[in-house]
Amino acid sequence: MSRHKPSAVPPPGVRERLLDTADQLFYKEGVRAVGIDRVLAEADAAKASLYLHFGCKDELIAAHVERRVAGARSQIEAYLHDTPPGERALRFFDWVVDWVKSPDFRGCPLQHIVAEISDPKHPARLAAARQREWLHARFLEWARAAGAADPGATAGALLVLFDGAVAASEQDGPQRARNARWVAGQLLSR
Amino acid sequence: MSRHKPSAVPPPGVRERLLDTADQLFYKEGVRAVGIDRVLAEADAAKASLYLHFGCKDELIAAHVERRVAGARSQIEAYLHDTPPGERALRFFDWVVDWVKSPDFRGCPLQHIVAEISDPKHPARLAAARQREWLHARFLEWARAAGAADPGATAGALLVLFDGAVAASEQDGPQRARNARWVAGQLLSR
DNA sequence: ATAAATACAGACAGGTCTGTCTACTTCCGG
DNA sequence: CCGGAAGTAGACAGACCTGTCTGTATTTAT
Repeated sequence: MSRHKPSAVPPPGVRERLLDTADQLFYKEGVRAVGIDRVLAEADAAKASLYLHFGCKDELIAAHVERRVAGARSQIEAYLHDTPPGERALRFFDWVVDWVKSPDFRGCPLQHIVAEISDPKHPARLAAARQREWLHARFLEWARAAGAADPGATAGALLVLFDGAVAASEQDGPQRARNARWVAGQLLSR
Repeated sequence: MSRHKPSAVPPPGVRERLLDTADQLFYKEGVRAVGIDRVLAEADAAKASLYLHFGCKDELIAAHVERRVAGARSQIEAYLHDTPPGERALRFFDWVVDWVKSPDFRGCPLQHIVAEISDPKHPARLAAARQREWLHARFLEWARAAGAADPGATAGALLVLFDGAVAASEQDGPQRARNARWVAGQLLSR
């Protein structure tokens, strides 16, 4: 299907195109601020395609969250791949420091979803909750590997620091991620 | 003006009633999820009154944020009134621990506004930014009073911990505020 | 009692939203 | 070539949204 640019690589299917576009717009402006007509116009796709691939807007929103979650997981895993387990907790905050400096950084997609969608049963909220569990499991694993005296409390603290780094960076600027990394370093060197 | 309940205390004026209602609904469900007709119906007020007292919805949203900000400031100030300056930083986190346990707790209104309204020039965003500055000034003052070696870094760290406590409590539950308080304690006892 | 201030009920306009649907087009493989 | 798969353009319905406006009702102060 050659649309506008003839290239050696076939353009993504319409589902991918819709999800890419929605993902970017939703993250940039918010899931409620962006209506489906906007997504359609910018993805250059037809309404029937959207409803064929995603049953409704809420499903598109959930797919956006799943996309963000999968992206973060693979980035984190790649970033820490060569880091010894005992050093991963602190090294994670290097990743955060990098992330908040990226040009399209606008805070935490999970925090945004929780703000915009108050119903905890919404599919996007369920996807967000699953990522919380994943993160908690990672922090617990890393706290143990780092030899923390109380891995449970340390994991909780690391989650708080992560959330705070992201939320505060969104509002005050990227230096807040360095503040968080510093605190994590103090905490983990005890 | 006796509307439905004859009482010794006159009912609030319609402006107050509208703002009370909007404040609660906006915090509970989000500023975009709640339309003005919902506010009107629950406040039992007329549309002309809303537009007389608040020029437009955006002004009502900004008034909601100002209300939340003023409420938080007065609570914090009252809570710390009898606390020696050197102990205020940590005592503040006791306030956070209490707040996240309140029945209507749903996270940080500032974080919600930042998520829902991407335009930094929006009056609600400006109100939120002013509160960030106030908070930073308080933390800096308290870090100095606590004798922190680096009050600037400590103030930044405390802001991160505050944001993290609130965001993580919203998503995981109130134990996260206790995690944050513990970290603040470690940090301030150095 | 009367006038002014305050608030009300609700129609209206125009736009936007989400989702449903039909007829048509394009591409690809047999 | 032909049929099926995938995608398109866009009309439509109904609901909801924000803001404008008019006439009416209620309360308060003189």
